[in-house]
Amino acid sequence: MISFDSMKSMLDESYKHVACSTCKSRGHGLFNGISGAELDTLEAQRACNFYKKTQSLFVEGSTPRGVYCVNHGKVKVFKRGDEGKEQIIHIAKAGDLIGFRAMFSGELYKVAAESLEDSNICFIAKEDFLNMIEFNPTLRNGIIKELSQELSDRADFITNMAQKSVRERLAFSLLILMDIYGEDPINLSREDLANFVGTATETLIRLLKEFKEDGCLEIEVRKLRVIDKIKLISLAGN
Amino acid sequence: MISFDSMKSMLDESYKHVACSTCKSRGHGLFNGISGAELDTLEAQRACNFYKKTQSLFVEGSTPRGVYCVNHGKVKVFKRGDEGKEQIIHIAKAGDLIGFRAMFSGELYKVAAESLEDSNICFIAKEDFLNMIEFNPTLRNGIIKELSQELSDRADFITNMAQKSVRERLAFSLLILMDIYGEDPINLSREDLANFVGTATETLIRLLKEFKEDGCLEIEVRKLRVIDKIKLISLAGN
DNA sequence: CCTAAAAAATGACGAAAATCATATTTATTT
DNA sequence: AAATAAATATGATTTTCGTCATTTTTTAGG
Repeated sequence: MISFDSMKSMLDESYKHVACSTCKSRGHGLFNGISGAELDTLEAQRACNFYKKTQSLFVEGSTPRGVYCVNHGKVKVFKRGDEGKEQIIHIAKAGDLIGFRAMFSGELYKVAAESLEDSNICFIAKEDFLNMIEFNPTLRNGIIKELSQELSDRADFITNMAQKSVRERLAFSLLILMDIYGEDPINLSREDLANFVGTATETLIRLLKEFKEDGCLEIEVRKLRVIDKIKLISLAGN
Repeated sequence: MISFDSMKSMLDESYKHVACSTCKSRGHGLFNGISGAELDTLEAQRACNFYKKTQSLFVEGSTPRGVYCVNHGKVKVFKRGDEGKEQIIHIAKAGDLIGFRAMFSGELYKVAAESLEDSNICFIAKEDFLNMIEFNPTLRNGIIKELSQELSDRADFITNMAQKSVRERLAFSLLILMDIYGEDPINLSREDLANFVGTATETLIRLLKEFKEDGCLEIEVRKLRVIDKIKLISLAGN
């Protein structure tokens, strides 16, 4: 059965198949500096799909068959710990590529991905993607750079996890989320936010309240809006 | 001034310049499946250096000039948190390549590297290395795979940091260190081990004692030997 | 071999954050 | 619109772990 909300989204312009050539999100990501002929190839090879909120792209342990390119929406990439609690490793936004790591490692997925809101996500099959990488040095270097960048981000992430208090980590996380959500308010469940920060949901809720009382944050149920970035930066502890 | 110990190491066979063609460590790492002509190139381009214990390879914020290939010894790769406390991200052993991430990102080093024991480490200049990568598909794919693998490891690391207790993390860390040290006892200062696990040195010392009393571990000042891997695995909590 | 410095170990204590229980609000379904 | 479920919120309690102070042991240098 189709909910009113997802129905609306299907009728929404965001659901229309977007040509790669006119895809506004392309400018942000890997396929930015792509040329005419290659753009046509990409166009021909990708399949555009609609994912409604909380729909799974792939799960831990499954076989990678291709990469996902977000045209519109947000996707969480996460791993489950021993007790089943999710740790969100990354939140992908429009223009971002998901699941390319597994293309190269030859292993099964070690993480899972799920849409956080109604999203348009294109799919490029493994062989097609690997072909592009193999024969397009620009694309290839872009991928290598992307992998390197993420590696660096994760070193930061690990250091923060290990050394910062939950309060500092929340402030830091909100700053990251500001970049991801841009002009839009941060739209995450308390549980997802807790799983991104790496804390218990109850602790997160208490801290959000503190931040609100400190005048850093405006809270409307599921929408968070940072109103004092400077203060948040100082709360993040450098 | 040269200490007796480093003097000894310089005279030690481990200090001798090793040809890449006969380098025993090469089998473990990226340069494993390298062919005759390319091996000669590598041989000609690399410089072999001796680093005594606690010597720095590079520091945070400096300009990357090439990659380091460990012939013999161990190297810690770490990042400093706000209060200067080190977080060890990775410990490199013989055969491992260090500092290649920064070759691709075009940024300054975001981490630092320092030898944990007297080590032989070869150096390959940036242009030479990038050339090799550009024109050798095998090597290139090896690097991409390596980057992907590390990315996956770090997702695990983050999840562990966020969800496991210090005790579980220590058990997990010891298992990783067993792989790195192989037959040799784990040889790290309490502080380094604490900075790898992500805890206070005092807490780490107390836990080591517990593990010893539980019969998992043999402790000789700076040398740790796991004697019950099975138990350690259960302590690591899956 | 002795001395100074560094590293490791131990104890006492407090703060941070997890857990458990329960209430309240918001969404969803019928 | 009522009913059920899910998400959010709050309180009480406990556990874990970090911090600070001090002692003991080990290492390195003269």
